[in-house]
Amino acid sequence: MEGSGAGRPSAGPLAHRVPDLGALELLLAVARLGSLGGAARELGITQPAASSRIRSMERQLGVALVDRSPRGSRLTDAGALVTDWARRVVEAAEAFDAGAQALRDRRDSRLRVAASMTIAEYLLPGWLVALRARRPDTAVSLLAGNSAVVAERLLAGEADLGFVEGLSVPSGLDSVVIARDRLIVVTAPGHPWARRRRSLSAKELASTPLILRETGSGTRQVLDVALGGLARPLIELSSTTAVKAAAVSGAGPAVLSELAVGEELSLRRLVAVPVDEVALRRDLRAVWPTGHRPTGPARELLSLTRS
Amino acid sequence: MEGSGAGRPSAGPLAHRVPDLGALELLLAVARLGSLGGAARELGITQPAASSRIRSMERQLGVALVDRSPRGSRLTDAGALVTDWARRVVEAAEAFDAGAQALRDRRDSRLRVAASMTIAEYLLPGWLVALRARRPDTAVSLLAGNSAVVAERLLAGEADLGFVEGLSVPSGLDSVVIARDRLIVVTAPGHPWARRRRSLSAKELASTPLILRETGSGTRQVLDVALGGLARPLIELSSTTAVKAAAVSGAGPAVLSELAVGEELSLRRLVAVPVDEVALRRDLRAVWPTGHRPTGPARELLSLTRS
DNA sequence: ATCGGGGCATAAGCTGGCTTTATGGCCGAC
DNA sequence: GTCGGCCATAAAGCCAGCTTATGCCCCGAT
Repeated sequence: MEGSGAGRPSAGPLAHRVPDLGALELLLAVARLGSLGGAARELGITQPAASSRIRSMERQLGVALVDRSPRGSRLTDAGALVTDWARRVVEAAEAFDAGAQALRDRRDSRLRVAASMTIAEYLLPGWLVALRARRPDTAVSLLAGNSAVVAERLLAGEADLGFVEGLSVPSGLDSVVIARDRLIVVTAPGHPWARRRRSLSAKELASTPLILRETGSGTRQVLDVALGGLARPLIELSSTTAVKAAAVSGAGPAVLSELAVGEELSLRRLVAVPVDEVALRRDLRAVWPTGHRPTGPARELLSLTRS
Repeated sequence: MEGSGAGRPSAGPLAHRVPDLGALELLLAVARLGSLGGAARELGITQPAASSRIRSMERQLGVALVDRSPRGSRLTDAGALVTDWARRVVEAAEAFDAGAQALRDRRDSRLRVAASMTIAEYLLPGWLVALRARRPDTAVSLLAGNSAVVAERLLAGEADLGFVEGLSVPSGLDSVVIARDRLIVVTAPGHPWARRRRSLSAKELASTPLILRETGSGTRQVLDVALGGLARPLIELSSTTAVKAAAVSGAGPAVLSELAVGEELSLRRLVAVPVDEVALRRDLRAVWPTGHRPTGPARELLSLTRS
């Protein structure tokens, strides 16, 4: 898998070639404050520690990142670029942290959220980061499961706000649509369909073996309904990630939520195939027990999600 | 652990609450291979090291991530979710690595790229990751600068392929449009314009003090031309990031590339203000010396960028 | 039944990297 | 000229994570 040939530009685990999160965070602080010492204070370490850490990062990357002067430090041009890239890593780490923190099951949480997988995977961490920015003291707990589980928790009073992606709203719940998701057909760039300009008809789609999620998953459900229960599996896999991987490797066409393939499409690891106006849209909804409109933190979170 | 006060959900540097990149990478390998030992082998560490690392990650997050069995390890439900979030962090780190590696100025690189800031910041790392996947042995070097610098390097034979975002193509260069960028007006959600439904006219825009990049930057140039040289600065800042930060903090309306504010918009830290059909579009172009069509690695990279 | 192999956990010892404390030099402001 | 902010260097301590060395479990093949 990883080139063992001649002038290998990269080798070994990523962690050995990328500064750790602490160093990246420090770099962002330096960029923001214009001083190594200041950044050190903000992160609760000493100035020599910051100095040494930045220096070793520069050694690792082989590029000077900051211009030191007796009056402060400013980023070099390369440093500014690196800092921007670093910011993305740190933002992803923040989303990770927000999600992980919520996963830890804390009974005393002020806001208990139950969400379907797709939403928990792709949208919720971002919302949690935003929520944390506005209400830093709100402890959030997260439970991920299918629509039935979400409904059950809400009705049992064990969750304050839910998010589902099904076609219908479980009974006993009020809801509001917060976004629309579309299922799209994708293939590896080499597949014949990748060059297709004419839309696929529902019939063609139904008669071609596809890489699919297992029966019962939200995604599969929507597709089966749209095609009249006729979707033909080439392989059935139990996670979105596995489906993506199979599609990328060229195993065949796959049907996936557009939320799941943004990156793959923009890097052309996958290509979207145009499809007739089959009803492959589904609503993403926030849900709560009928009558109990969200209040407090739940209302706050809800307001972050109206897209 | 460190919580001292009330229910503060988070405190201290991110790095103390998020597993390091090595651990996340390990988790992805476990997910992919279904075995701790297998993942350990792939990353070049011993099985006990992997075991201990996963275990300490579980302690840190307070969640069981893998189900161990004498026949292998599978992710728990929570583990699958965490793994998906981890994948995003690792992907950002890969982009960082690809960019950083290219920044290191290596004369012997097979592919020397010169790019304008916006492109180098937001698009190039992704392309480099994709390129690395297809041509692992291609060493790439990157120089970031404005259009003039890019042109100069290309014409001097010191770069093989360039990317610029100006309104015009520097003379002596051939080009192809690879994407379109749009400048958009954004404000903090609290600003009166955030609730506006009617488009702003060019005149209104020109008569309102805005948070802007400094005169001479590509972004500012486009805006000045679109408004007839009349843009009125409220503050002038020297980096996109600084402009964003000012806008988020509510200092006023800002004008930025849509590439720069995707995240901020989707999390509602910023709101886009509709604008009349002012010519705020600009082409992003790949450029090369007239007559010298890109070949080899340059051609390969170029083919990744046609969006 | 038994043996071999794959897989995981635990124990003990080592090492390297990051920190801290302690100084010293540089520069501008008062 | 002296004070204060900022950075670098040196020396010493600490901890995380790695490795080596075992042991147990389960399954399938002989």
